[in-house]
Amino acid sequence: MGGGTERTRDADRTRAEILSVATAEFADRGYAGARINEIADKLSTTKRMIYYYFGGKEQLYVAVLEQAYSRIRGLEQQVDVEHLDPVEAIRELAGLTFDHHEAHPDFIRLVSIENIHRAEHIARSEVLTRLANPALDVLGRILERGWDAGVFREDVDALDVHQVISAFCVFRTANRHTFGAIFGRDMLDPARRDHQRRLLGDLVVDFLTAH
Amino acid sequence: MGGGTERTRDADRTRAEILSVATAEFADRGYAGARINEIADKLSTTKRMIYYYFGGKEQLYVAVLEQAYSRIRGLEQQVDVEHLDPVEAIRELAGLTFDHHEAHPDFIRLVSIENIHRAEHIARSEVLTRLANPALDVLGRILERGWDAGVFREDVDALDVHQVISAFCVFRTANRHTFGAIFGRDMLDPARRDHQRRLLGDLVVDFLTAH
DNA sequence: CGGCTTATGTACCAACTGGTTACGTACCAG
DNA sequence: CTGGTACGTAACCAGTTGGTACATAAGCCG
Repeated sequence: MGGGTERTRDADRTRAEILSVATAEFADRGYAGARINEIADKLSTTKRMIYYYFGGKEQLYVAVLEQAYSRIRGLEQQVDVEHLDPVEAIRELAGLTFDHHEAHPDFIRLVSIENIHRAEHIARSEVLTRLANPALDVLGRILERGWDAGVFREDVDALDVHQVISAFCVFRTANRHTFGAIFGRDMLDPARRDHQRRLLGDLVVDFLTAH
Repeated sequence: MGGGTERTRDADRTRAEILSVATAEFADRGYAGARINEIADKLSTTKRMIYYYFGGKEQLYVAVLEQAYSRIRGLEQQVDVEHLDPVEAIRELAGLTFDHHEAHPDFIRLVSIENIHRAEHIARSEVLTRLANPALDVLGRILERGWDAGVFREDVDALDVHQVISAFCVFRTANRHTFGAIFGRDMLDPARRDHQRRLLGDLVVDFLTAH
């Protein structure tokens, strides 16, 4: 804590600050590698508050995951593609998914980290195990429209397509460093962004419209 | 270490055992979460040998990565698709890549873990920074044959295609747990394997053959 | 104003961590 | 036989770890 002796009480602000610093630290170092003392050193309050508000390291981590997932879900809820024909709608949805993933590398890393831990922390969260999936709902409706119009293949479901889109978007961030080290190409290079975004759109559209 | 008092000297065997146990432990717990004492407890030799052969935790981890990558590269070298026409060859390559990834979950996890650490350990390895990429060479030749035959799109290169295939194959294992927890579907469910493998083949072929 | 609840600060704790040292045994090739 | 090396046991180390005990004080409200 900074040198001043002033102490102003604001529970919401303190709680939010802890969550924000912890999000960055867990995303950077992983759950096992992040250190409570280091998170505390970056706060304008003391380590004691971490235990006061969250109870312990694991509970803090779960709260970080809950907040990260809720934010991404909020973004997904703002997707507006209902007015487009199915082919353009799926291309637009893929593009927006691409944008959201690229804009939130911390979220991607947190998801990777939680997979290393086999999603056992997610399993402890009521919030996370009940999370709605707006993107999947939107995708399902697009597929139905495409099926009704006879333009989309019918041997895959919404979750298959979601998997394809997510795989591409997640991989760019989650595997960025090893891919770059081994192949000498940065998948997140801004100069390649448009090409990658178009590639994803074509990939999904060409796949879905093939019969 | 087991109760027996017999002691047979075999440096290669001891070294290999340490590597094997460490691979499992690092893949399971991550670099930061794995514990030298716990690795040692699982050996038929002593913690002292870890330092004797590898020098320290980080060097052990790098050796694990080197071995894991070398094994996968060995498999990739055995791919035989030159006799197939370009479309069938790319489909076959995608399928074999799918198989290799599925058969080596520890490798996938280790790559995810190393990405959390931003590939900084890979950067310290001469072996890994010089690793040949047989799968990429094979893929490049298939693409050239497809371009010569006028059947493949020309706005993507071998690394783009490799990215698409890897993204799908890696995602199944790397994100298995969160995907399963959130969507209730196990991407590695044996009952879905054929469907997923066919999906990948179609995805890549439909994309490459679209003009 | 003061009691009370709650937010906050400081110092301390037992256990753990990767690593080292001391001392020794014993295998095995030449 | 001998020296070098592989190996074992046990103890030790300084620093770190997540967490706790105790104290202080902000600020609301009667």
